[in-house]
Amino acid sequence: MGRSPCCEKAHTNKGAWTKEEDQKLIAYIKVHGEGCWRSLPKAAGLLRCGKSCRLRWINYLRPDLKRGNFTEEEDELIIKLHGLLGNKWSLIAGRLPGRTDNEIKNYWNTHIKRKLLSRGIDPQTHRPIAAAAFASTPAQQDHNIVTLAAKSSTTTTDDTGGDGGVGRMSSPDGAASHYDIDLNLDLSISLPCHSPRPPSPPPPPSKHSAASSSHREGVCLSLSCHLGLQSCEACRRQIIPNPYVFRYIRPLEEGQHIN
DNA sequence: AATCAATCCAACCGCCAGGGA
DNA sequence: GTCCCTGGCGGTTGGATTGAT
Repeated sequence: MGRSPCCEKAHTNKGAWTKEEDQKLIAYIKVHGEGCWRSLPKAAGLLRCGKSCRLRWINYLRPDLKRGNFTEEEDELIIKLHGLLGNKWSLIAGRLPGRTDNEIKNYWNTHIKRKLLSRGIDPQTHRPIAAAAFASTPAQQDHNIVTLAAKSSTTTTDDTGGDGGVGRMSSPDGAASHYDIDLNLDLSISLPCHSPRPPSPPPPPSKHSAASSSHREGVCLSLSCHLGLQSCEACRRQIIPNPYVFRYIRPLEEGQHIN
């Protein structure tokens, strides 16, 4: 017995949404809120599958969406978050208010990938491309990355309109990344919001993603925590102070010891 | 002006995880 | 413990738009 389809496809529209459909969806959600997506289309008088409605709402119709181009700060934040999280677009989107995972994913694939490549950085590993080519062991790779990073810091690169080369990835405060060798395991990232955040009302409670809960609570990115192997000190003590800050604890390399 | 190529992005698809029966 | 349903996620597709020739 095969998996039942999410909806009756024979009687649903596909493709681009019309203005009328948008209006129906908006009107329905305004009155009833986001609810059961499966039953929503019928209730709202739409010939769409629930999934399609959900996607349309989340990616396009939601009133809190930010429109327009990504800022340079958002660019850099996405790059850093991707370095930490990989292709976890919903988590990344959770750190960028008003942006959707789909939008970020598209932006990554069309703009940022190219931007990183032009910097000589592998968009998947966030490591200098050359390093991967001539290193054979992880230890060698690390060594080579260090060498490259050191070189780049003394060699001016201006390939992307002056916004930097490999060395740019090292944050000024010495936060750890793949791009520098300091083993500072405490990496905090947040939007460059300069004023102290008001005790702002958290975003409307949406069950839309786990990321939404990270607006309210810090997210521990410790690998062991993530895998459920153990909870890290920060988690145990609940000392993630700023709800808009990630705490990333990089796993130890093989043979590496805590001092 | 016409054609082709490249790029963008909204939407779809399949899979997975969580929760309830 | 198992099955099923639903929501959510990431990858991919294809139509629309823009740029180059």
